[in-house]
Amino acid sequence: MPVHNADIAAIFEEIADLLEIENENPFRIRAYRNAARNMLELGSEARDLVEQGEDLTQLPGIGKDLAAKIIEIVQTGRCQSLEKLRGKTPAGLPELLRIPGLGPKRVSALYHELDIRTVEQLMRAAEDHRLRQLAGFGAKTEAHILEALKAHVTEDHRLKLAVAAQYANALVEYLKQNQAIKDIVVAGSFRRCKETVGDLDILVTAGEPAAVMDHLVDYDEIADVVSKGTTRATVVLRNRLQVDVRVVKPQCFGAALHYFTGSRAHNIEIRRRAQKRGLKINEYGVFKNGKQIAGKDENEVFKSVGLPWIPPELRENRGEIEAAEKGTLPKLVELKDIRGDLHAHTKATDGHNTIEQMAEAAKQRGWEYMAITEHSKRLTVAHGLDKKRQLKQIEQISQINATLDGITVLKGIEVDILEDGSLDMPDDVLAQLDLVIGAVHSKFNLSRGKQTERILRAMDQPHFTMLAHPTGRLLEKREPYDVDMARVIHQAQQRGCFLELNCHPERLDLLDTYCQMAKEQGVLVSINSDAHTTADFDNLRYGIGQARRGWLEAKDVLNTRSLAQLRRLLKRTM
DNA sequence: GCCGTTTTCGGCCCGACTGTTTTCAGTCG
Repeated sequence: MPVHNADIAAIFEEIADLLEIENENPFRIRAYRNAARNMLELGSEARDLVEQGEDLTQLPGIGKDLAAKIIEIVQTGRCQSLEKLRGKTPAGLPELLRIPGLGPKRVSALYHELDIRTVEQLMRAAEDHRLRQLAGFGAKTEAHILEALKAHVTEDHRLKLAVAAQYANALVEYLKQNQAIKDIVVAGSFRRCKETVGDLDILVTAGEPAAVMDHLVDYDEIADVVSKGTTRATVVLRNRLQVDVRVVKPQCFGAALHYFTGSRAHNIEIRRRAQKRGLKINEYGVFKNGKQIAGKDENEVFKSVGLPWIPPELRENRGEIEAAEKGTLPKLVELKDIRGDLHAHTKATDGHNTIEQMAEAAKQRGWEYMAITEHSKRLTVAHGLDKKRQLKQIEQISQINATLDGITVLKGIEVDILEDGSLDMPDDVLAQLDLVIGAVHSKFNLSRGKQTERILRAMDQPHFTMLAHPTGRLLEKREPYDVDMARVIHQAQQRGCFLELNCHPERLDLLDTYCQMAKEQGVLVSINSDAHTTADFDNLRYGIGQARRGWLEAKDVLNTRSLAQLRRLLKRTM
């Protein structure tokens, strides 16, 4: 089995967990966690770097020791120091760390004092009231652990960004009713436009913080108040979404906004920078010798450490601080840069509106063009078009275009890529279309080699324009199929094809890291709604968020082009 | 275990809330 970066990251995380339970040096533990994160976010596979004899210590957070461990893992699939640690500490303990309220100290106490090694044993001990006997544990702690255990067994739960947005907006509207509130922003991963969010961080400025806290806990949708102080509260909504609300003074707003937007890795790096300059940054501001010198807005905070403002979507410590330093931050694409949408369905297949209605909705959004791209016949559940129906639709679009003003409907197709890489529509029909989007809708379980070959072969077809939802993942539902995206992106570059960033909230596929890879290779990404109704065009905003997380600028995006430019680019692939 | 414009040793981000303490440890974000 080839070793992937995720495997290496998992090993480093497990080492960190075990060291933590062993009460090891916290900075050593952090080094392992940093390394794990860096492995996940590495553009290329570590095993390739090892094969090419690259110097791994050049990677961020990787020194001599960890470089040796990476090589060992790549070459043997194993890690001796991990195995040694496992010999000392039972395998179930790291899982106990995942339970809210349990950290290394408590897990260690549970193990050493009560010989608890598994979630099941912990559950029994809590039910038998044996936990409260331990020093530092009481009846309340025991009850909290029991409750957390019950939740832990049933699920692990993040919400898709679009779903979280509904709850966030409703809660913000409710909070705003309180007169004490001046500013209110949903920060955290929500503001960074992560595809899923685990909780909501809501930041508020208000004259009377306590009044805001009281108002919050009166919200109808709250199932549980986890904690409530004068400036900070944690509640759980009925849908089990956790919400943290924090109140700060207006002169702290920028510092708090920066702090609560994260990511944690980004914040740590910024604070480290501040420290070097003799400054201290916390959520209340930037301080020099105990005196606040900045913090009213985010600009000030960045300025204090010698940087321009960095857009939230980039704040992952994936090179944005270095880019800011060098003045090479991208000018990220915005919704208003989009000139049209290139992936939409109508009633002819599984959509709900007519061509005319879709065109009208596109025009209302100020677009210059939109493409109708129905499924092909292989996708029977969607009533995909065969040759005859496709030709009829081509004719129909020509007629509609003749009547339209201010918007052009492009003729396209979302054609199935069959198992052998051929397309589910004859070439002579594809030749009459403005664009051909190829999509994998079947045989998700092919081996990496076969799946990759299948897609590369499809991209070789003379009329192929664009690869739809390139990894096929459905958030929280279906893993991406196993495909070598580096080769797919390279092929797109060679063939002059494009990659879709599908904006359906469940897909958001191309992933942000692949957007970055595409950009680096000069492959244009098309930010497409995959609309099945006119309202679906609004999903574009989530795709824009994802594209921004992938460092894309307007020039990196196909559908920021004018119709004339777009037509030229589409022809290039023919 | 990593790292370097206080560089090869001695640092490593920082504060709120809870529970079990009688002054603070543990956890979380």
